[in-house]
Formats: sequence, structure tokens, C-alpha cells
Amino acid sequence: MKEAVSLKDIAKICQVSVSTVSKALNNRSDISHAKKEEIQRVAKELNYVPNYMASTLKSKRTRVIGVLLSEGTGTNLLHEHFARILNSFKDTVEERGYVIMFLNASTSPNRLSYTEQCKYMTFDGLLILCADYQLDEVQELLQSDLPIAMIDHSVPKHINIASNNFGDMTRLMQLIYDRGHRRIAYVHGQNNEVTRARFDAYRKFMLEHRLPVPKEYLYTCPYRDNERASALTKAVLALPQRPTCILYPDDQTAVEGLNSLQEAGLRVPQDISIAGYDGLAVINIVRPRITTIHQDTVSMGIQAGNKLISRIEFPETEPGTVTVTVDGMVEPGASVAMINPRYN
Amino acid sequence: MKEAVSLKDIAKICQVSVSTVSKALNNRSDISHAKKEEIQRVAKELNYVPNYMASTLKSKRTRVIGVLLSEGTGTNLLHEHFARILNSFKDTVEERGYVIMFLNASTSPNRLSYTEQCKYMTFDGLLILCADYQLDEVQELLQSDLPIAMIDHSVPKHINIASNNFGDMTRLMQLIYDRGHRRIAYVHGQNNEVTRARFDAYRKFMLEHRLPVPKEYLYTCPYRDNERASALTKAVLALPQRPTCILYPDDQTAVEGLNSLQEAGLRVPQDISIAGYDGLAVINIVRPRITTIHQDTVSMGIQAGNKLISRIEFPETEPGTVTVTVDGMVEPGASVAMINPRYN
DNA sequence: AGACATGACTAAATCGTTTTCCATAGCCAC
DNA sequence: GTGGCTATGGAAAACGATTTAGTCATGTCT
Repeated sequence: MKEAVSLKDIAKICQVSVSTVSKALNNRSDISHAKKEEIQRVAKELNYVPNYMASTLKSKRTRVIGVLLSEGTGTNLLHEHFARILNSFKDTVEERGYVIMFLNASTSPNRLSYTEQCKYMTFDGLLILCADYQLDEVQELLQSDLPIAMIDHSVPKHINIASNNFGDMTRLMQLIYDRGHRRIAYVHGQNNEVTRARFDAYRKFMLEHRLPVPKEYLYTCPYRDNERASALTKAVLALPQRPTCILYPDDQTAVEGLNSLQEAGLRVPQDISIAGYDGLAVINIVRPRITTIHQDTVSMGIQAGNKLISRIEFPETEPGTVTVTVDGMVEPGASVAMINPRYN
Repeated sequence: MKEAVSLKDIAKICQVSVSTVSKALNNRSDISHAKKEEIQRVAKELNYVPNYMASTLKSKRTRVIGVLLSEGTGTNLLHEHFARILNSFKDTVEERGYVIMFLNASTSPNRLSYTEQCKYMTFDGLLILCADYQLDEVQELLQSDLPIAMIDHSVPKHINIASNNFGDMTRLMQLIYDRGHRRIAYVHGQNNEVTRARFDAYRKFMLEHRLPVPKEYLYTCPYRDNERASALTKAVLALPQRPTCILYPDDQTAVEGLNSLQEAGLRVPQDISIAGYDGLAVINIVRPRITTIHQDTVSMGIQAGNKLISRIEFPETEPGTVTVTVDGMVEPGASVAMINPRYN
């Protein structure tokens, strides 16, 4: 590595002091125009680039935003939903001069705790895409006074980017109901804030429309767990009173359900209907197109980025929770048939 | 933000000098056991965490690896192939105490050039997942003496993690040939090192087996371009002498081809066969399963991480190119039918 | 006893910036 | 001529750690 050019080098060449060079390059006022020009010219000639570590050491502003994407929950960059939000978040903050850095969630023995990592790197802020909120380590992190934005998890005093799970799910139910379905089974995700909101919407909708929800229409399936989705689909098919529509936790499991149904000799949607959730890339590819909720991940990432940066740059404003609700869009797809309720 | 605890604070409490504290915490030898214990105890009590910026300013070792994933080429975190390699790379380097940081490839006007960003952040090394190698900015980057690992692009003096495109493609061709296909069309990707190797393998195979390659069996289609894949599929179908098998640049376009063929009333593989490339998640989902090359992205990420770190930590070794070739695996799938060549 | 090694600790320089405070000169007004 | 002002520039401290070159006892060897 070549020796980097420093302010001192420029100072020597220009025959001025280091502080003068610093001022000239930072466009301060107490420098004559001529000197400023000359110094900037020399700096350019030498390909001078400031040293990030040094400037940040003094100023305390790192312009680095930590990102927590917990491997512990089996979630990583390959989780499309979070990858989309992250991608949009990254673009947003980079546009504003920030940079993201992942928190190390590995299992290596001398790994620092999340809180320690934040201190060590002196992050300006933190995005929690996905984490196991039960962990002490994560709870401790939430206690800190670092500006934090979280996706679909709310904690007083932090920013929450909430997808409108209740409303979105209600609209999905409405579409299914409008197409004549009355016996609707729900293979839902595991217990967390997101799952609860969707489940509440399902239950409320069913209740308000006086539809039965027999116990055997409800199943818990971890998100993106293909094998479990397949097994549960078979369990549903074995029921004496089969539902006309099955809801899945996400698009991936819905497609797996689709495959299981087809293997069992059923046609979708002619014989049975299904719906997913999220609006992942796979729905543009698989036929029939899955009816789903297309989550506005782009907006989620943008909002998270902008709110977080506001909080970083103006800490005095909005000391409490800021919740941004992002609506998804119903993708009508083709996997929910129009049927006549009387025939059921 | 609370005031961070520094060495000075600990020194004051323990009534020793800052240097003594530093040595105690770094487990240096010239410290009495008693003092070392005491200092470490106090540090723990105060939740002391060293300041990254300060320690790195002196040592010049940042343990940060820059990652270039060019948005310019339309490639970002949502590109599954690169996301997989990155994910595996990230795990590998984090395990060894490194951290990744993306180079800013945004269009914001005051963005630094790649080289400047590397200087500014004083990266220890660089991973180029995907970049437009035509750009001056990228060429300049390759001139630097920063340790660099590149995926599927070779430059003397840097590390190249090369997928075995020629060999893999040859084996895919062999499978197709063995199943009786003789008229094989190739919708290939755009011109780059990867495409060329695969294309060379295709041409060589066809030549060696004395198979005809009429011009109208060859098409250029950008990777992952669904619309173009669909249009080209229709073009192939319109040919007077239709091929029995169509190769696509990647799995995504292959699935799009599949859909187009089915819309045209053809069954895959009974009426026509297809094959993709890469082994993306979609092949586990779509039926029939696409015959493809499953690239070992996990291995690519691991090798890239380990080689790059070796180069960083032992710069004296291996000053030249290190090429690591990673073989893919033929996924037989179900989209290439067994046919009798005589009938064609 | 003198020379020398060892152990335990500290002062101070250093990394590359930023920033505060001061110095000097020139100028004007009274 | 003195006080005060502005414009321009520099000296030096600071950020928080690491590291080099010591200091000063104490112990050991010959």
C-alpha cells in the first residue's frame, strides 16, 4: 500500500500550516481566496483523500448505520423480503452519504455483543431488520440511546416501520370472501408481532362474517419452511370437511402447497384455492399466479432510511416512537377461484 | 449518547498510566499479574469497549473488506447468485473477525470514486462481486495495490474465484446429448468472461459431435431479462426446423421460457426440452424441475474470503494471480426429455 | 562490590484530522 | 496616536488508542 497523502504533505508543499490546509479543504471563511485555490489545486494533484478514521475520531460522526439481520433466526441476505427492504434502505442512506455495516451475528467465540459492536464502531444509528427479540443481547441493545429503526416490531422511543398486516390481511380475506369462499383454512406463521396481526385480522373477519373456524383449519408453520408446508397441506386434504381455500404464511410456502396439491391430483384453483403473502419474485414465475399481498418493501426501506437519518441528524425532534405504516397491495393473482357459496 | 469510557477513565480509577491500562487490556507481558487483573476487572465493570477509530488510526489495519456490487449493471442484493456468494463470503470473513462494507455505487453527485472510497475508509481488502469492468473507475481500482478478490473475472496480480464455466457447460451439454438431443439452441447471455466460456464450451461440444449450429439457433439475451427471454422463445418456436432443446442464460430466464412454451401449448419436456444455469431457489419450486448447473456459491464465497484474508495478512506470499476454480454440479432436473435421435 | 539483567511501570510521541484560541498586519475613526 | 476592527494565518490541544524509549527499583552473577 502506497503511503497515503496527508494534510501535512500538502502543508509542506504549499508552505502553510496544517490547519490552513484543513480550513481550505473544508471551505472555511478565514482563508484568502488565492490560498484556498492553490491548496485545493495541490490536493487534487496529489489525489488527496481525507482519512476517515482520523476525521471521525474527532467529530464523533461516523455516518455508518449498523444493520442487524439475525442469523440466529435463520434469516440472512437470502431472505428475499428482508433483502428487498435492505436493498432499498441501502440505496436511500447511501444517497444521503451514509454507509451500512452489518452487525456480526456469527457464532465465533470472541464475538462482541451487539451493544459492544455498536460502541466499538460508534454507529450513528441502527436498523434492525430481523432479530430474536427474546435474546437478552437484543433487549440490551434496545435500552441504548442509539437511534434505532425496526421493521415490524414496535418499542417505545424507537422508530417502527410497520407493514399494515391487519389491514392488508383483511383486504386479502375480503377478496377471498367476495369470490365466494366460506371455508378458509389458515396455515399461519410462528408467533410474533407480524403473525399476530395477520391472525387477528383473519379471526376478526371470520367472526364478523359468522364463518366457522374449526380447530383443524388452523396450523402453525414456520415461515419459509417448505417441508412443513407440504406436510400441513396433506393434513388439510385429509380432513373430512375440506376447506375451499388455504392461506399460507408466505409465497414460498404457498408455492410448496401448490405443488403438494397438484401432486395429490388437485387443480388450483379449479379444485381448491390458495393464497400466499409478501409478493416475492416467485409469484411472477409460477403458474397459476399466486394471489397474495404484495408488500411495499421499497417504501419500507426508504421510510426506514429517511426516518432514521432524521433522528440521527436532529436528535431533539421526535424523542418518542415514530410509527410509519406501509400498506401492501392485494395481488389478485389466479390462485383463488370464483365459486358459488351455495354449492359448499 | 452517553460518554464512552476511555482508557483514561480506567487509568484514573486504577491510579495508573494510560499505557499501563492499554497493556493490561491487550494482555502484554510487562505488567504484574495483580494490576492486570484489577484493570481488567475495572474495565469490565465500566463496560469498556475500545474505540475502533482510534485504534485503527494508529495501526492502519481496519479489518474492513470493501464489497463492490455494481448497481450500474442492474445488479444488487436481489441478484440471487451474487447474494449467495456474498452471504457465504460474509459468514467466512466475520468468523475471522472481519467486517464487510459496501462501496457506494449510487448516482449521488458528490460520491467518491471507488479508489477514493477505498483510501478514505482504508479498506484492508476488496471483493468485486460484479462490476462493469469497462469503466475507467473500475480499471483504476484494479491498478491499486489493495488485495482484491474477484468473482469470475481474472486480472493478473489479483485473486480470481472462477466458476468452471467451460467444464460445467460441457457436462450439461453431455447430459443433453446423452438424452438424445441433436438440435440444441442456445439463448446465451451478453458478452463477458462467463458468457464466453460457456459459449466456447457449447461451440466446441457441437463441433466435436459434428452437430449443426445454424445461426438461428443462437440468440443473445441479457441475464435475467424475462421479457427478452419470452420474446426469443417465441422466435425459436417460429423456426421451420425447431430445436429439440433450448438452453437459457440462467434459471430465471429458463422458467420464463418454460411459461412461454406452455402458453404456446407445448409440454415440457414431452414436446420440447429446456435447460437453465445457476441452480437458483426457483428450481426447487417450479415444476417440472429445470435441468441446470448448480453453482457452488457457498464454496465460492468461502474461498474468496479465505484467499483474500491470506493475501491481506501475508502480503509477501502469492504476489501473482491466485485462481480458484469451483466446479458446479449438474442438476438433472426433469426438463430435458430422453428422446431417440433417429426420430429427429 | 560492581556490572548487568529483569520486572513493572510511565512519559511522550504518534496516527491524521478538526477546532479553538491567538498573532499579526492593515486599516479606519476619533 | 490610540483603540478597535477585520482579514488572514498559525500554534497547539484534542480525539483515543498504541508503542517506543525510557526510569527506577530490585535481584543476580562474577
